[in-house]
Amino acid sequence: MSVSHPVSLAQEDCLEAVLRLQQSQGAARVCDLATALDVHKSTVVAMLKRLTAQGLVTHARYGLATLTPAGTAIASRVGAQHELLRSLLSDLLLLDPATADANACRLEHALDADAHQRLREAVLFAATRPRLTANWRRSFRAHLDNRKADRT
Amino acid sequence: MSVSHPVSLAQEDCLEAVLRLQQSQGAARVCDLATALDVHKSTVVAMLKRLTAQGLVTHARYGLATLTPAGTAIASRVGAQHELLRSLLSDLLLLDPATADANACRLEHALDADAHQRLREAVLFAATRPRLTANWRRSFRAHLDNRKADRT
DNA sequence: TACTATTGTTTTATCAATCAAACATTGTAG
DNA sequence: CTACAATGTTTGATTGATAAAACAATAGTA
Repeated sequence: MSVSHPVSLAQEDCLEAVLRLQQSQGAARVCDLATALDVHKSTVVAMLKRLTAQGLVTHARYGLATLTPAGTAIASRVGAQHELLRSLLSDLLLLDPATADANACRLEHALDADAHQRLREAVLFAATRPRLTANWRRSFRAHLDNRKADRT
Repeated sequence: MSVSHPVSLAQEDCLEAVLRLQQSQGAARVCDLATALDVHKSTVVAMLKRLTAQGLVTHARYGLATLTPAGTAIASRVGAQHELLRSLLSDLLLLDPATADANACRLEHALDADAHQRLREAVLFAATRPRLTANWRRSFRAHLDNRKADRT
């Protein structure tokens, strides 16, 4: 099982999708993964084969895909990064939910451990400073509204 | 020249490197690009061939690589995103310069036009609110120092 | 100018990601 | 239990990114 190859973006997306499906449907089927990832079923099968070889998922022919502990670790980390980035984009940049999520979805693969850790601390800390953050939001929103008004 | 294929991460990195070399050395040579991107020369040649086919660079055999207007547009956008993200990571999350830059380097490929625009507005706006941002920095830094002290 | 070091190119090969189409299996409704 | 629908797999092909090695051109220097 060739210990700890680096995991590609596509692989991270796949692991994350397996995790979400495990949580929502109890298990991850090939065709649901294909839908979630917007790729062909054959692509999913190839992907699962590679992930299985790397010890990140378990997948028997005609069976369901399940994350191993190592796979779960990666999927959880990526998912956590997604959430943190979504918060940042939403609460600080005031992006609408769909845009925040779409961007978080791509950004989530690009943080190293230090940045992840620091981002987590910042988001948690911000939650303990409601005045400061509300102040930012209020004034930044006003600034955006002004800009919009200027352009019209 | 098959109009506007989506540009891959590796391609964006290459365009960015060409731009930097054009600015610093006046021109981009294959071997400098290989060093900058940390890949083999043959990889650079293959890449330049693809970018040339897409109308993003100009590159004649044994010649220098130059960005076309379309290539310059992409390289500039990516570079701008890099800078904005670096600011955010540095000024808001208080990451050290090297870490901020390394992360910006990967994040820079993942923003859409909306997020880019909003990030730019936020960074510019923050510069007009020195009290607010200094306040964040001071209290977040104190928080980080506390955490560190707790762990020792 | 001739030699050598640097630089650039081609060729060959691999690997990951992907699709499409043909095929196999499973599961479900009659 | 049998069809048929849904699901999963295999095979074959393409494309992009990459490296290594052999080779070719350029450039700098003695």
